Amino acid sequence: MVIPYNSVALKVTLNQKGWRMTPQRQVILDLFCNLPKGEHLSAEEVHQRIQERGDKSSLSTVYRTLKLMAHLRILREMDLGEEHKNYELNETLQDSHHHLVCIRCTKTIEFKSETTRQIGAKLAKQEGYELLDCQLLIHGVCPTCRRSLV
Amino acid sequence: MVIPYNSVALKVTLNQKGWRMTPQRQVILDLFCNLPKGEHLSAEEVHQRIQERGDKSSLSTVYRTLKLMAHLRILREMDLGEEHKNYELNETLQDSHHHLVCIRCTKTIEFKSETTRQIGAKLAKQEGYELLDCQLLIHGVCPTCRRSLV
DNA sequence: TTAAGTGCAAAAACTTTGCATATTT
DNA sequence: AAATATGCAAAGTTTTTGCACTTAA
Repeated sequence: MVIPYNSVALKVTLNQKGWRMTPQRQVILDLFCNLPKGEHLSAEEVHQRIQERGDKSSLSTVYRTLKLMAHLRILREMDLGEEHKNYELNETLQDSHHHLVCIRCTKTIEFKSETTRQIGAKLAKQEGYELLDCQLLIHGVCPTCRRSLV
Repeated sequence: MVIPYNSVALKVTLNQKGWRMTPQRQVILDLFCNLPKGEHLSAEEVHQRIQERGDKSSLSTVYRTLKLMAHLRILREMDLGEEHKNYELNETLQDSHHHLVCIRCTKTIEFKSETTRQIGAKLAKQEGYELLDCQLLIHGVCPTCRRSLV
């Protein structure tokens, strides 16, 4: 398992394009690098956790940083049917995973699928697209919610 | 190709659950039934088109109706990375399609994939989920945008 | 030194809600 | 007649932006 970014790598990436390394950007990267596998955070949650750690960054800066890091492909932006976007550290295409989400309780299961990646790669090639990300999102009703529906 | 709903079927579905058929709901269904394949609309766009047709429905009602019809699985709710949700007529799982989206210009290509559906079905079964929908979302950069990036 | 980043508050975009009125069953 | 739906305006969420101040390179 490769951690794609540390703060040195982030600085290099930023500086190459004329952006600057800041404590806020470093904290946000660090937060995601230490996030348990399977968790993803919204902007609001990132902001909260920064406060909890005793670090500082305004909510505006969090939004700006998440957007920037998603553009740089350091983070992966996802919409799992909640009202806000979620972010997680971007893995390489081969390592990336997909989501099975319960529409009632939003319980989410992650899974990998090499076949899915291949489908994405083939289609992108066929259409002349440069492939960046491939997300399979499955909606269903989880066992618990099925039972409670009678 | 099966059109899953007409206004008679909609009325039956609604009445079964204690909801009522209204002109507004009928108009919205009709709009989606006549939407060219590959198009999906946001709430705002639905509202606009209703005005253009000379029909009437407030934006609130549009939001309420889209939500209801998505719950009833008459419409399919999607997030393609834009700021709002999009809706299209829900197809059966076997007929449903997926999206390849350019992150620069949002140009979207639809495609079918039986293999993807099978992956979804297998995983749902394995986890005890009732399968409702299966969306493969591929992000990339389209040929035109690749060229313009130099 | 100077170009870029931050924080704050204000605004924008999208969506939901309360309530009086209108409509469906 | 009774319960549900609508329209409007007001409020709620999430996200973006303008601007003065601060900081990285």
